[in-house]
Amino acid sequence: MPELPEVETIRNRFRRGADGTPSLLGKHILRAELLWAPTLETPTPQRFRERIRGQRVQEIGRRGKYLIFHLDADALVIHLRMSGDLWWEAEDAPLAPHHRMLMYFEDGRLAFNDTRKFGRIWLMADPAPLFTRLGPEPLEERFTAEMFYRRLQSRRRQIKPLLLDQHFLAGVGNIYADEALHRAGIHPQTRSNALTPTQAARLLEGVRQVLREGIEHNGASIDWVYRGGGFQNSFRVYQRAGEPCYHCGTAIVRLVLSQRGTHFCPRCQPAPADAH
DNA sequence: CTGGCTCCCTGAATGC
DNA sequence: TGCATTCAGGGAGCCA
Repeated sequence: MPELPEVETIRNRFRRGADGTPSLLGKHILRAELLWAPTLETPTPQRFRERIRGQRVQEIGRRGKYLIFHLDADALVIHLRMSGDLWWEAEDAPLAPHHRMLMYFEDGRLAFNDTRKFGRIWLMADPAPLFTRLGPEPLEERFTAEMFYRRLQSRRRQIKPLLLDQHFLAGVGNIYADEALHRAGIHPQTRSNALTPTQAARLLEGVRQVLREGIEHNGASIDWVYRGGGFQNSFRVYQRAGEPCYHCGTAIVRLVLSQRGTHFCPRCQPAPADAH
C-alpha cells in the first residue's frame, strides 16, 4: 500500500536512478499510451497524448502520497492508491498484466502498473488545485509539535482515523499510522483533543520516526504487492494480531476503525476512559 | 463536525 | 478438487 515512504522511494528511484533504472531527469517523452482509460482523470486521452508528447522531465517531486513529474509545460501527477507502481522496462518488452499507461523515452519505457485500478493520473499546467486541501507534510521541520498540538485540539475525532485523513496530515496511511501510535504509546481511539502537548510531541516524533525508517528501508512490501522494500520486517504491530508486543509481551489486538484494520498493544497503548 | 457505510477493484484466503 | 464467498485498503461521496 503505497504511503509516503513508498512514494518517496519511487520518486528517488526515478530522480537519481537506481540499479537497472536510469534517472528520468532531462529525458524527453516520445509518446504516451493509455491502456485503461479511467486511470486518467484529466484531460481526455486524446489531449493527454497530444500534450505530453515531446515534453521533458525537469524534476520529480512529491506532495503527500502524490508523485509529481514536472514537465516543460505541464505537471504529470500520479496517485498510486492501493496497488499502483511504476516500472522501468525495455520499450519492446511484452506487456505485463495490469499495465494502465505507458510513457516511451529514448532508451526505454515507464509503465504505470496497477492491479486494482484505483490509481489515478492527472496532466495539468498547474496542479496546485489538487493539493490545496491537503494537510501539512509531517517530515517538514517547519511543521512543529506546537502546530500539531493545536491542530489536534481543533478536532475531536479518534486519533487513528484522523491520522489517515489526508486533509489533516498528508502522507500517512494505515500501516504507518498504527506503527506511529504504538511508538508514541497512544491508543488509536483516543480523542484528538484529549491529547496533551507532550503526547502530541511524542506522536509527531513517532510519525516522523516510522516515515524516516520506512524511507531508509525503501518502503514496505505487503502481501503480493511487491516493491522491493524491507520495512515490513520492522513492523511492531501491523498485521501482528495475537502476537506478543516486543516491548511488554502482551498480545497485539486488532479492531476495525473507519473500515480500516487497526493494530495496537492494549498495555503500551492504554485505552482512554471513553473508548469502548 | 463526526462517524458509519458504500463504492471502486482484484487476488488471496477461507469455507463447504 | 473446485466453486463461491469474504476480505483488504485509499479516498470520495452519501447519509444520519
